[in-house]
Formats: sequence, structure tokens, C-alpha cells
Amino acid sequence: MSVTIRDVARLAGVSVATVSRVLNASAPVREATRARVLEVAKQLRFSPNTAARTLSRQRAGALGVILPDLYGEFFSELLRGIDQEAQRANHSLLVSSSHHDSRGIGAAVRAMRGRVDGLMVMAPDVEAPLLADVLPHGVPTVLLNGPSVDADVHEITVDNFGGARAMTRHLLSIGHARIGFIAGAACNHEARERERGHHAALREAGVAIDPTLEVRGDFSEDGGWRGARELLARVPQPSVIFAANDAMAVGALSALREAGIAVPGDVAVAGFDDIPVARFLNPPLTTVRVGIAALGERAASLLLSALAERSPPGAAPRRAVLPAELVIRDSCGAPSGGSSRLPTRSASRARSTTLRNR
Amino acid sequence: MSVTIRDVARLAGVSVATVSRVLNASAPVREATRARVLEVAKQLRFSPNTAARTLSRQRAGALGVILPDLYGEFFSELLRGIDQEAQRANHSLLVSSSHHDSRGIGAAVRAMRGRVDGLMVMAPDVEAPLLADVLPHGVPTVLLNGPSVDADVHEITVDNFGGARAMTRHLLSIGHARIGFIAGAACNHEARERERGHHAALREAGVAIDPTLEVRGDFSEDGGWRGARELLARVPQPSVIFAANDAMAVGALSALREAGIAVPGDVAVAGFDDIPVARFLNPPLTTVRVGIAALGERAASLLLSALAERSPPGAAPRRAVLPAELVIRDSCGAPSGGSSRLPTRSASRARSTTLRNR
DNA sequence: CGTCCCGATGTAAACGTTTTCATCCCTTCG
DNA sequence: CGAAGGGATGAAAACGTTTACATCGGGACG
Repeated sequence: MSVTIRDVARLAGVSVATVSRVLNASAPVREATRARVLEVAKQLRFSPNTAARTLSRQRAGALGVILPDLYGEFFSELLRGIDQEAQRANHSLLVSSSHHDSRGIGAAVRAMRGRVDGLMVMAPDVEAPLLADVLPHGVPTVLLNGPSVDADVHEITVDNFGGARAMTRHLLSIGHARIGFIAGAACNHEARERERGHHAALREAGVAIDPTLEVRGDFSEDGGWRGARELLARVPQPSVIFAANDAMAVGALSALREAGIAVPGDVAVAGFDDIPVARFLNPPLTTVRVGIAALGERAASLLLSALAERSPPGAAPRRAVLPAELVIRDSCGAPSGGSSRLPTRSASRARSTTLRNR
Repeated sequence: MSVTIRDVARLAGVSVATVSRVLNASAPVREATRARVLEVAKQLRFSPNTAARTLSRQRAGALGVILPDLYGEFFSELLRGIDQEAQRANHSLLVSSSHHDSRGIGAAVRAMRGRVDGLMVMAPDVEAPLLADVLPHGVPTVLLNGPSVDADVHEITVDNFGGARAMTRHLLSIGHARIGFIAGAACNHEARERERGHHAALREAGVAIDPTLEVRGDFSEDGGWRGARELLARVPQPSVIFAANDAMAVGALSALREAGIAVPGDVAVAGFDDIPVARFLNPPLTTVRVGIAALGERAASLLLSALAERSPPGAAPRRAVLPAELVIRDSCGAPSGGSSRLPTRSASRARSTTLRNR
């Protein structure tokens, strides 16, 4: 069927071992032999069968990524970061998405068994114990933005709590008293953290938490659109709508536009994530920068280094928290001083939770 | 190290063959034996090593995807469609991105050898002969939106020419005489097709092609921003800016806003792709719907069916062209009759190139 | 009652690599 | 001049599956 190392060996008049040695530079080979083997290999367009190599080497040179979804810029950015780092380290990437429950994740994990050396799992809406149950034993795993799992699993998250708190503080500081909040799904861990941060800032400022100013979305544009419509019906209207992610902020902006409400003149808007399109919106979106691609990169690099160390089973898993920083643009009505096209204008007030590794 | 089929066999008191038969339901096994094996397998948390299985079965149950990039909503939508279809057919997905030249693609192709049963390659900026050179022999391949390659390769594309022509016709029909065009990179096949469509519509309408009304972008928001700035400097100003993709249209909208120009009042804007965020923009973007996720789905399903047939080497490769249809929203100033939030409002005039399979 | 077939199982040979071990020969040093 | 070492190679054993082939009962049918 397909050309194997045996064919190369035969045509070059050497043993398969020698061919392997030439191709992997794993042992000295006489120059003349080397040249002959390479010549034949090239001519035959030989490329080693990865499955066989994986089996023999007991490592696949590939990483697995399991995501809850693949819709919107967030995931493409994340994947981009992961891919970049993986490629740097000469690793392939297996991607599997649309896994919301632990059953689905379990299936994806099994499908990857033996294909990958390590796993990155993002499962914000699965409860920790359920998740721990389906994660594989013996395969190094990095959990992204999930609830803390009590297993031998590395974890990397964004400071969702701190970011949301910083945003609400900022909104209060520029005079917004009534903040409408569009939360994410109740079962989503990230959404809950952001909600918590928002509440913390309100409490700290002595502002009463008004349940009528909070509606629940689902991190989608449509959810944001619906949430904004609901909030606009309140009397008195909120002076700003803080959406728990940028996609919902996009939906909110759209709803406000349809209702003929000026942003930020009549009602301001803020988001969370700083997806790439945020700065190009109309008006440019004030949001919390997460550094999505960087998060992906860090996750991959964390996994790769865990792999490299061949960490003993007893070694403590690593945790890292990436800072989330405020990005003030036009949509919140803060004096931002000039054109908003500059890439970032991070408020130094953002609680810059530095990376902590333990 | 890890638990193998041998361990299961030993504990269940049967041979490995029986275990394999139970797990794959590939031959009748006595019910009692079956139950015992299943019990042991579950208890041991056994899951078969995919590399070994791949080697033995001579098929991986995985598809490879090679993309030029992973930035923006276009690719995440595409990947979403592919993933969905692959998952439906119980296949894993290998993704490799950031491959702009044939060398990079060749490397990615080699990395996938033996890991995947088939390949989907998107390489709009690689010339056909170079591409044909690095595509693998003997691995079924689907080329997405690329130039037609003279090799044993299936192809699926969007009707870029027809879509762009329909848009320009539409813009002319609603009274836009001076159409500013932000093209894509000259080396990008899709960009060239769209440019060709635009020109064809102009010629058909007897409108002279004015080179000062065409600038070159790169399919990025920033490129669109710069392109729009350039076009705004022309005297007289164009009455509409047609960006060759939505990302550039987003950038153009942003530039217009900064310049204090009303859209569509002073200058209208149109895009191409209908990325998900397009209908939520301010104003909602008139564009050409490509059905990105559907494209991905179709590509995967094309590949899967080619795989299923175990097509003989002589079989003619399949080609499919997906229609691109006009979506009129507010940004172009056409009377669109009401709120633009309805998911689609496709002009029936869109040349609905139906799928043609041969 | 013998033969044939089929259901249930085991044995062992693939699959295509890498890698250990062994072999051979040549150099170098005592 | 002999022994030791090392460079270049080959043979063969892994790696963990699937599967062709063989074996062995037992029931049906002549």
C-alpha cells in the first residue's frame, strides 16, 4: 500500500535499523550510507508512519484540546495561542469541541487515549467532582478556567473575580450608580466568578445589590441582546450595562441601537474578555482584557513542561492565575482622552494579580 | 505503565482476541464471558490504545485540517462545522494552522501522515502547482476555497465570484455610482475571485473601472481600517465601501466612525462572509452569506464519503461549489424594511449557484 | 451413528516503527 | 603484538491492537 521503512531499507541495501538511525540522527552512520538512505527516502517520498512511531516510542508528539464549544472569537483566539505554542514545540494538536457535560468529555478523553501525550480541558460548566471522574489517569492534564479539581491536574485560570471587580469599581468611580448586569449561565464557573467579583465591588462601595438589575444570559450575542432588552424595561433605567462577556456586550450594543439609545450617552456598556473585535465596535468596547491567546499559549507551555519533566506521579500539580486588566474605551463614557484605536489603555488600577506558581 | 488489553484478558481469564471481540462486537461471544470481560474492563478503566489500533486496522479514525490561520470568526466557524460533522461520524480532528507557504503545508502534511485517514486543506494563498507538490499521495484530500489543483484532490469552494458580482450589482441598483473596493491580498485566490466578481458586475453595468477606487487590504480588521482611510481621501468620496471580507468591513466601519462619517447616511458599507457578528454590528452589516459552518460540514462530509467508498485511485475527484447569497442589512442604505435583526434576508436575486457534483 | 456446520474460543501473525543487543572490523595503546 | 575500545551495522524484540486461522464442542441432518 504505502511506502514503509522496509522499502527504503531494501532499496538502499541496508537494514531498517540503519534507516531509522539516519532519519532520526539517533546514532552515527557512515556518510556514504547516510547519503544513500536519504536519497532513496526522498525519491520514494517516504515519511514515517506516525502511529507506528507512537506505539514504539510510547509518545505521540501530540496534545489534545477539549473545548465546550467553538463558537465566536474567544475559542478561536484560545486555539490560536495553543496551536502556536504546540507548533513551536513540534507537537500536533487534536481538537474536540461541543462537550458540555461530563459524559461528552469522557468520550472525548477516551477518543484521545493513545493519540496524545497530554490534555488541555476547558469545561466551565461541569462540576468539579464529575469532571475529576472522567479525566484520565496517567495522562498529564491542564484544566483551563474550570473549577478547582481535586485531582492530579494542573490548572490555569484567568482572574475572573478580580477583573469583574475592577470593572465594577471603575464604573462606580465614574459615577454610574445603577449598573445593570448580564450574568452568564448559572452552571458556568467563570460566569459565577465574574458575578462574584461584581458583587464584591458593589458591597465594598456600600451599594445595595439590586436583583432587578441582574439578568441571566448565556455568553452568546443573542443572550446579551435579550438581557439588554430586559434591563432597559426597568424604571429607572440602569445607566450602564455590564455584560459578563464581550459576545453578550455585542448583543447588548445591538439591542441599544435598535431601541435608539445612544451609547455611551444614554446608557453605557462594558464587556469582559477583550475579544479582538472589541476595539473595532461602535463604539469601541470598554472591557476586561483576558489575553485569550496568551492564556492558550500558557496552557500549552505548562502542559509541555509537565511532559518534559516526566513528572513523578507524586509531584504537586501546578496552578497559575493570569491577571485580567481593565481596558477603557469609549463605550462606558469614561474620559478616555482621544481616539480609542490605540491597542490598549489598561488602567493601572487593575489588580494585577501576578502569575503565581506553586 | 498503562493498562492494556492483555491485563484485561488475564484478569477475565480469556484471550486477548476475546476481549477485542467483546469490545468491538466483531464476533459472537458467550453472554457470560462478555459480561465478565466488560466488568473487568470497566474496573480497570481500560481504554484501547489508539495508536496500536490505528496501526493494526490501517485506519486512524481521524481527519486532518490544515488552515492558513486561526484568527477571527471565519476560521472558528469553519472549524466548528468540520468538527460537528467529524464528531457525527465518530472521527477525531487534527488541526494545524498558520501555514501560508507550501513549505509549511508540506511539514504539516508530513506531521499528519499515519495519524489521519484524510485531509482538509485550506490554502488560498499558495499557487496550485506548488500546492500539488506537497499534497500527499494516497491520502484522500479535500481542498477548501483554493485554486483548482490538477491532482487527485477533491475540491469544495464558495461561489466567491458570483457573490461579489451580486453585491456590486445590488450596490449599483440602489444608486451607488462610486464604489470603493477594499480587495484582499493579491496572492489570495479567494480575494482574486471576489475582485473578479466585482469587476464583472461593473463591466456588465457599463461602469468604468476606476483604479483609484480600489485599495488592497489583507482580510484583517486593521487592513480594512487602513483601506477605508485611503478611500475616504479620494475626491469625490466613494458613496459606499465594499470590503472583500467582513473583518475588513469591521475595520472600515471603525474608521468611518472615527472620521465622524455616518453609515449608511454619508457612506455605506458592505462586506463578504457573513460572519456571526455581522448582524450585530452597528449598523448591521450588509454582506454576502457564505455559510461558513456549512462549508466546513460539507468539506468534512465530502471527505468522509470519499473515505467510505475506498475510492479507487482512478476515480474522478469531486468538486462542489456552494452558493453565496446576498444578505441586505442596514449598512448599505438599501430600503430593508424594518428591524434588521431577523437572521437573514437574502435577496432572491442572488445567483443561487446550486451544488454541482461531478 | 457419522458428517457437517456453526458458535465460541485460543494462537499467532500481522501492522511499521524504535531500540537493545550482538557482531564485526579497525584503530590505538600498553 | 595482543587487548581494549569504539564505530558501523544487522537481527530481532518490543509497542498494543486486530484478525486470519485453527481448534473444539455440540446439535442437526442424512
